[in-house]
Amino acid sequence: MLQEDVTVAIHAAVLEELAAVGYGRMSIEAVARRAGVGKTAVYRRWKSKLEMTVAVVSQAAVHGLRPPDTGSLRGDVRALLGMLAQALRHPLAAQIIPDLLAEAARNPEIARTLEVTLRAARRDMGEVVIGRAVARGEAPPGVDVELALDMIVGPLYWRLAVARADLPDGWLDSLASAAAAALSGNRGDPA
Amino acid sequence: MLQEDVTVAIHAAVLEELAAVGYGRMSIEAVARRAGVGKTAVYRRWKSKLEMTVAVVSQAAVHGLRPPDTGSLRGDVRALLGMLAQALRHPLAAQIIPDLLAEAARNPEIARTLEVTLRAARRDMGEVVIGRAVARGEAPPGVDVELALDMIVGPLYWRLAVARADLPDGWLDSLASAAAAALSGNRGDPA
DNA sequence: AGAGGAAGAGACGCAACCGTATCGTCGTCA
DNA sequence: TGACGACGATACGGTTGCGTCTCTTCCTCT
Repeated sequence: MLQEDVTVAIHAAVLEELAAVGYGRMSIEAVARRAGVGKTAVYRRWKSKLEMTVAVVSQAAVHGLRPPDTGSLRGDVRALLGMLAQALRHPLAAQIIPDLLAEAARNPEIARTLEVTLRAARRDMGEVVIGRAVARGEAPPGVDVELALDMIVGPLYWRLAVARADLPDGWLDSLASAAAAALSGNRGDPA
Repeated sequence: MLQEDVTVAIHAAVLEELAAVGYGRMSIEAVARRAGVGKTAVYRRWKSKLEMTVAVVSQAAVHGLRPPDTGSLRGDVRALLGMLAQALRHPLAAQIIPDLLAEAARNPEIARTLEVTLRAARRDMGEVVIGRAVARGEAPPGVDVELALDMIVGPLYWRLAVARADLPDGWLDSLASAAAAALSGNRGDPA
């Protein structure tokens, strides 16, 4: 019978607090204060800060993104980058994701949650896109999907979330072209 | 007249504590405890946790790495990746760097420190390497240095520090080849 | 109308940490 | 040998958060 609006307020407060002070410093009292609810309401829903965080983040991350299908490898990669860039530009996400990733290094529960909600979804998407490229003959059958994804996602994450630099005009296009080119076979000798 | 060995002990303790609990949760008391010194010794040196952290991290990061010069773009990129990979594999660094990067998003002082100690050094290195490649004729004169660095550093950081996956045999070689190839001109149309 | 349950508020004792102050100890230098 | 200064230890009052608890209010069912 927990009141929905209270739950919603707490969810929002958790994300805001997470962005403001980070997981390490976030306190349940502060969350309750920010949500305008009593501590009771929080403890009635979750047993601990960890459980609360995992639940809230899991729910917030369920986006249901769908793999793009533009008909070409480069187009798909470009669309994928666009989707990721948009997600990473959300101010809350930009603040929260690096924080949780850092925390995941010492907290298996958080690591597992992120693995499920973030990485798995993205990896599936990547496999679909690259699988189609192989079927189209745009990439060799033995192409390294892992490496390909690293080359697509890595630079974008680096620039937006780590370096916190903006994306100059054409940056996404250039990255898409470079990644698609690298995938298409000009991979040099692997030794 | 501050005793050198006490300072050294505190420095080590800060890095260990930073890795163990993160900046947000790190307390000066815990640092002193871990270093086996009194709180007095810490406060005698720095005024605050922030100042202490900035000082310790700055000093620890002064590595004096030198840009590789192997004679070829691909070789230089490969060497650069090797150096970065080695640095990111230090357990303490792997734990501390993502944490500080996340913290930097809300703390200008830390952001500035990281900018100086990490990014600037790396960017200079990148410019030297790519400048030489251009001089050698391996890359077009108008090549986008920023994008190039994003493509080299991004995937590696992503894989080691974010995804926390190991590097399969040949991964660095493949990445170096792909990045060098992308730099050499197969960049597709930028629109 | 009456019962049940979730709500906000906040007090409780406990623990950690803050930054400061005050000890007595010890090594160094003149 | 005596002054100096950094040292570890520890106590201080104050703040914050923990997780539990009680209390009253209020909404919703039946």
